[in-house]
Amino acid sequence: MLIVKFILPASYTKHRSQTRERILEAAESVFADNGYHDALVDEIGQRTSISKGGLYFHFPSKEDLFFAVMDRLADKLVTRAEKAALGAESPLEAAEAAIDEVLSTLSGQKRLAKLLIIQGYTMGNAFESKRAEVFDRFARLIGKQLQAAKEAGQIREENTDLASLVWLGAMNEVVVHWLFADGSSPKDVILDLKSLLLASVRSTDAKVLR
Amino acid sequence: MLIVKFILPASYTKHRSQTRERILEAAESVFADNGYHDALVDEIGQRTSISKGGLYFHFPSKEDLFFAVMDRLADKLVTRAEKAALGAESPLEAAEAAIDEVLSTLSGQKRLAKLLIIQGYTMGNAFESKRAEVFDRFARLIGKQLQAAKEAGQIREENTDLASLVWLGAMNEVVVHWLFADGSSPKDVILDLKSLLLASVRSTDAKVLR
DNA sequence: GAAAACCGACTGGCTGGTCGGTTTTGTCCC
DNA sequence: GGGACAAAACCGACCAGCCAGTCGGTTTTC
Repeated sequence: MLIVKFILPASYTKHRSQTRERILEAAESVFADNGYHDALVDEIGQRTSISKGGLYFHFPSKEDLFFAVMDRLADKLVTRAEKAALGAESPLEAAEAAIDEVLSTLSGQKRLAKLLIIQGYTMGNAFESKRAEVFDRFARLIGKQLQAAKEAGQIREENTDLASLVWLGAMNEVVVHWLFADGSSPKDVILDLKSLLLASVRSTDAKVLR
Repeated sequence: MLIVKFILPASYTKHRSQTRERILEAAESVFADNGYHDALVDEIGQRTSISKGGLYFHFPSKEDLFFAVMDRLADKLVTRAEKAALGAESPLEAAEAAIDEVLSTLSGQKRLAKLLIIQGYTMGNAFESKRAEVFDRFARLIGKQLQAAKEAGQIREENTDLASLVWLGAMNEVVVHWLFADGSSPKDVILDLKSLLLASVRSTDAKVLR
């Protein structure tokens, strides 16, 4: 039988979470630069001025640390997208605003984009469910709006789950293209992309609804 | 000054390429199961009954071997898609046939799908340009048809490069979804997906051509 | 003074690639 | 058809570098 200590001074958790935050920040940077596999725990230590032992006091493993970084990033981005969607007047516009927000954010922070989309893969199998989880959050965000748009008669497409998957995949590919090819102006691409995606689901202008 | 020997018995190259093929086959299987990073050269050796030294006689490095596997796979798939496109009556139908072929092939061979799309990432940076290269081959295949469709007035969309990127991204995401989530019947999904993608570019039924 | 937080030298498991040596194959000549 | 020879093909024990995670000890905080 263990008696678990649970009475802690209030300041503990504060310091604790401050340090955690510092570590997460440094880890984000190191993972973004090198990808999961080639990121060294020691380097995260150096950038934080916390020794390896110290890091392992706060996070049980490199993997956990990486996941925490991912979650933190995804939280931020989803929040921004949700906020952007709030200002819209119709579900379809909300969806548009959300992808607009995500794309312009990512186009301006390619290191983070790469971290969020790609850098985890170097980890191997364990990453895949994490990626699925993160992508799912975005897919649901879009899917919810598309569903509403469908109920409001704004769109033709029945299969809103698939549609949100398609939108997400398209966005993903465009971002990846930015990361490795580039050349095109993000602003213009985002505009064209939105028009393509909207066309994929929207009711035809003339009332030829199938 | 070196005198390079170039008179070789014809059978040499034959044996040589047979062995290469055997190695590629085994490597494909091992890489598909484990991803680049976790695949062991020794295991490829075991499945081929060729020692590690033997393997390194045919391929200079694990990385080269992996790339050779990728190229071989991409070749096969691109060829199938091109053949499928040939039978079509219009550019748009050709594009449709191509993605149909790719998707039904991949949906039936998930190990290979995973190898082609994901397993290389565990390698790190070096893989990225390879992925870009392979995806580009498919993008060009689709892009060519979309371009033709545009000239034939079949589609509304101007930016066919972006459109093919979007199509590719959508396909990619759907396949990835099959790999990790699943549940849905590929046949139905492919149908719905094609209708979404066509809608994204096609001229409106009514002649409202902007 | 006790628990939390932190330190950093060390280790254990791993695995691409190497290399000296052996076997197989093809060729030439008698 | 067989002996002699060279190059190709293959073998596999070994090495070298790597690095996440550990742990006994120290410092800081309350």
